[in-house]
Amino acid sequence: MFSKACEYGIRATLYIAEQSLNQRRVNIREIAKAIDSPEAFTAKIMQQLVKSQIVHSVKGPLGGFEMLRSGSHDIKLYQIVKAIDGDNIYKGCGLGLKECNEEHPCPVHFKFLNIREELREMLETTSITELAKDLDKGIAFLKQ
Amino acid sequence: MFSKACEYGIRATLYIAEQSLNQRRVNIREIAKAIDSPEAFTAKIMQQLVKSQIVHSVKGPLGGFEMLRSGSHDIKLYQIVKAIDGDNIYKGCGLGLKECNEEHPCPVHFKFLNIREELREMLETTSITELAKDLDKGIAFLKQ
DNA sequence: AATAAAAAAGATTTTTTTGTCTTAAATAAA
DNA sequence: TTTATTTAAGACAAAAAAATCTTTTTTATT
Ligand code: FES
Ligand code: FES
Repeated sequence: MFSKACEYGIRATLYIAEQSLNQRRVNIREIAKAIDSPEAFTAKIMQQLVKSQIVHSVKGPLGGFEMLRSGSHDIKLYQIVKAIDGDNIYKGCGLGLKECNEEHPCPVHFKFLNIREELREMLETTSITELAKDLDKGIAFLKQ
Repeated sequence: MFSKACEYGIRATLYIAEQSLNQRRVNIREIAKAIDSPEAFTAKIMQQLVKSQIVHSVKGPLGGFEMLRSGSHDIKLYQIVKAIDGDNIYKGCGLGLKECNEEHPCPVHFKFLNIREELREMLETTSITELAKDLDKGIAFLKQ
């Protein structure tokens, strides 16, 4: 469904969000350990997430990653997926035609419509903070 | 969502199914042209589909691919996806955890549940013949 | 000012996916 | 029986994705 990069990106963001609930800044080593991902690769993905302003980073000793939530500013799952994988999941044709077009539909177009719409809706409405709270409560997990 | 191989596989199968409605056997050159896919790569995918008994092939002059539908035998979208991409889309964890487990859920597990269930349901119930008929009627297309 | 710890940037490697090419096997028709 | 046409099989190549390594930049602490 998502690329490995996107999976790690979501998991990393969720871990940072969870730690930020308690004002904890975390470094890449800790993140990779917490989400069981390759450290250097995860670091690369973090660069994208910082550029996309999904997480905030601080260099130097005591530095690391954090999420500054200024009240209204609430990141949605959608933004991470879009930043890393682009919006092909909702916009692209399920059978790989050059464009998904209502007027020139592929055979599964109308079968996929609902599902893709629900997926988009879910990603657009699910907030990172909401999910991070489940982690904090210990009812959801970021690794096996 | 699906791999390129799977997308080509579905499109190729649908084209064969459409032509089989009129008892036409088609060769790989014609298939690749009809679905706008790389011929040699598509040929490789056809080998998988033949091995999985989704389509039938005949060698030699006048040979090609066809679908023998013996009444009850009705291929579902699901079977093609499973043969090429495996069943990770329904069974695997959306965030890439080693296994998707109700008792040890990732933060998006219950958000994904409905969507994945609907996707599985759709793929399991949608028949190739049904889609091929839309192609035949000219209300669906396999290339731009 | 020197050191150490962290992220950023960029080059490089490995693995997987996508795609091609060549040869072999099957078979219909001349 | 030879030839032509087709799929099958397997080796190979290119591109993309995943992952690593090295160097640079920033910054807190000593
Ligand atoms: S045209 Fe294929 S999903 Fe819309
Ligand atoms: S555990 Fe992640 S989707 Fe079920």
